[in-house]
Amino acid sequence: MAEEKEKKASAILIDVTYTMREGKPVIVLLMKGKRFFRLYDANFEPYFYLDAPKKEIPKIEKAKAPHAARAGLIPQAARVEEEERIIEGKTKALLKVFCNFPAAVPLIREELREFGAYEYRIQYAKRYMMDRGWQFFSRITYIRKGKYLQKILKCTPDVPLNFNTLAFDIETYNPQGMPKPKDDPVIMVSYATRKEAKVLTYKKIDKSFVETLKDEERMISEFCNVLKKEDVEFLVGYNSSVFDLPYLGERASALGVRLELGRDGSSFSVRKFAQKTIAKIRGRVHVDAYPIIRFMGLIGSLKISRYTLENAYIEITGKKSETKGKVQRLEIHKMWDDEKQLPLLAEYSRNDARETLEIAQRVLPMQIEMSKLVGLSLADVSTSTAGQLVESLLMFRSCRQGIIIPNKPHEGQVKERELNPIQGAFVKLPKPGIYDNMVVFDFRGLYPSIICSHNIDPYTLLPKGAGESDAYTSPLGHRFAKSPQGIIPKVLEEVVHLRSELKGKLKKLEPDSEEYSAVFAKSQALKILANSYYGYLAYARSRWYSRECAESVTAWGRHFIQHTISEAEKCEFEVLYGDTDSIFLLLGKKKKEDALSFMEKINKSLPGNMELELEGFYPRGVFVTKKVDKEGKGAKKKYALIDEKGRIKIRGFELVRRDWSAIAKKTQGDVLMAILKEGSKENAVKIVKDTIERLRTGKVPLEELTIYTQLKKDPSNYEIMSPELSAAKKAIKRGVKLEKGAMIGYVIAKKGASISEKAEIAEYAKDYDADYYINRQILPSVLKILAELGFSEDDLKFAGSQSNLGKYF
DNA sequence: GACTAGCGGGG
DNA sequence: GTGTACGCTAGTC
Repeated sequence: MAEEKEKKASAILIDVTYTMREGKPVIVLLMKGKRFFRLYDANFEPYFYLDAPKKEIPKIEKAKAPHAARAGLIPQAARVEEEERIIEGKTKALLKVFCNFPAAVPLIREELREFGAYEYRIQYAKRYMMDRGWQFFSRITYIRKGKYLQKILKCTPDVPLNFNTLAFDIETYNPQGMPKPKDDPVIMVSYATRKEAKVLTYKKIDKSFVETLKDEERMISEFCNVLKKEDVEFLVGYNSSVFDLPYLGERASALGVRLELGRDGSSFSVRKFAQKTIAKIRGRVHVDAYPIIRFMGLIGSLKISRYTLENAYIEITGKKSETKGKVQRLEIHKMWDDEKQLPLLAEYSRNDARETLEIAQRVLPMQIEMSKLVGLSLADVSTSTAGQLVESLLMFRSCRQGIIIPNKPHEGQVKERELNPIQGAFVKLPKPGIYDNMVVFDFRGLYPSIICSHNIDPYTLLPKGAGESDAYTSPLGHRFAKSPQGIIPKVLEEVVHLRSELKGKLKKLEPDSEEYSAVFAKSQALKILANSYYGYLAYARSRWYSRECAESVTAWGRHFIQHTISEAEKCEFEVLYGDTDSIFLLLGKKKKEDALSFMEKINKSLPGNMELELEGFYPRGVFVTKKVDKEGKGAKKKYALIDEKGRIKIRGFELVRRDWSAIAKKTQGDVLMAILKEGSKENAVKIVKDTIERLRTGKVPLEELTIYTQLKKDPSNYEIMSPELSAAKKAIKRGVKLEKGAMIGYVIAKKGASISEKAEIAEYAKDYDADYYINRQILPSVLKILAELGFSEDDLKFAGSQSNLGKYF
């Protein structure tokens, strides 16, 4: 082969992975030029740091290497260099041990256990990014030889880019509730881009946006063609990592058709962990919008009451969903079988793809800014927790400053940390009850300010009994050296500073301009980061975990929130509830403007970047406290609010799960609504009593009593009997086929001793156990709300004892 | 009280 | 993949 010439080039960096070629690791860079392409870098060696004198490094003859052995690789420490790094504030000479492939690093480290070791559990691609000092979505200028990177010239931040984005959604034939890919076909694949939104299917439907293929196989293949033809860069779905892609994958293999989603004709890969599933497609960026929305909802960046596609769309965009209420999910298979309903089903499908695209367009700018800031790829950012974002940023900065990255804790340490939770946040418990007209303020810049202004960092923390020195002493007595500045306050200060600069910039920009959106997205990302530092210090798996730091933060925090509460009281607001970083004030006779001017007044008096922010106005709310221990310490937050748009915000009530019967969910919802919309306890109680009466007299249909639970394992593999397992086993005896993954819809019937014994698959159940539904479904769900509003179980249960209730009304 | 198991989203 | 990550609740043993 002729020697390739060196050429100068530049492109945008999108993602980094690695592959093995001839026993050596090669970094694979996903780049965007005119199109996406791959660029390879063979000039990067895996390594870790060893705290050992140079001469004593033993020669590694062989290391246990189960994975590597399969590939015929022998882990080797290729060479060793001496390098100075900063550990706990002091410069130290360490050995940099280079290994022949990435997976060899932890293996070789294991062989050298007698020495201290660092940075031996850092993903190779991340190591690469850190050492290069690159950012994603930046322009890399380089010299290449063929597809190989020869020399790096520079990395410069790039202007915003438009990516070829396609959102997709599938519909499946679902005669038994959740479809089973083994039996139930995909009936439609819809997609939406900036230009068009289409539905692929294999039945004739008289709609211009429908393309009818010959069969399911060809429909799936056509979808792959569309990705190729459209040169899709970002492929977006909603819960697509868990549902759509795996489903398409299983159908494709059942049908014997190739699912060529990747740019190289490959399919996709899924990695599953505890609660996280990530699907990757080679040569494109697959983004599942669901975890993003969930994340933003949980941290309060978005106000979302339920995370269904339709609900998320409505609440994020403020628009109506075009097909809302027109299609019942359980009826989809019937619509497919009914010619007259096919057009509506196609519209529904197209609409789902459109809504997914719109949601993505709203949240991706922030995700991209986050990716640039913390050094994780877009796909990684979209599935990360707040702690992982902060950790990634700290790792990059630590590396850049020559500071050793602290090791991840061992499982034992994690357990110990979890058993010993951080205490100290201030909670002013509300008097349980129903309240009108509240204003809620969040105090979220509080903790970042505290961390920065007291130099709180695991490595500025002075040991107990250390001599006199210039230090900040927390209310708990922990002392933090005033200098040098710790890496955590240093990086956090940069984040906070940059954000306040951007906020200034935003004020001067046109709110509808493209620049405004870009700056806003970045400012949003910075805000999330700043607010995540405290949680990161207190997070058991954190590399920078410090109990002393975390509890010092909360201790100082109490001071400021208590100050704010007393100021509010001075201004004659009644402070209903305060927890950690938020306060709930009753407006009473005061106006909204009074609340806002109170906020401004407080903000003027706060040091640094501390800021009280308006979370919202709420016409009504219900508060319940559930004491966790005798002293009322650790009382759980339980409240429900209704905002001015009629949206409900619930904390701690857990309404919407399929493992509660419909009647329990409905009754709890009705009770909450009676309280929030009408402010009426009487109606709430009446709803409960009526429901109990209906249950007692056997008037409730079994559909409302069915509880759905999935069997995550094969029925024979369980250690413990549960109602769903017992119901499933009885059905299996009758010849029903139920295996791993089956959704069990069961009813608690009369016959049997334990709950499990009473459980019957809904279609075989002849009666129901009213006591179970009253005592284990209705009462617990509504008592969560009504118990501390002055009602006891008996008040709700005994319809005949009305006289007892007189005292409450 | 310790332990097991499932929820979320998707149809 | 330089692995094994949530936070909570109900029911069983």
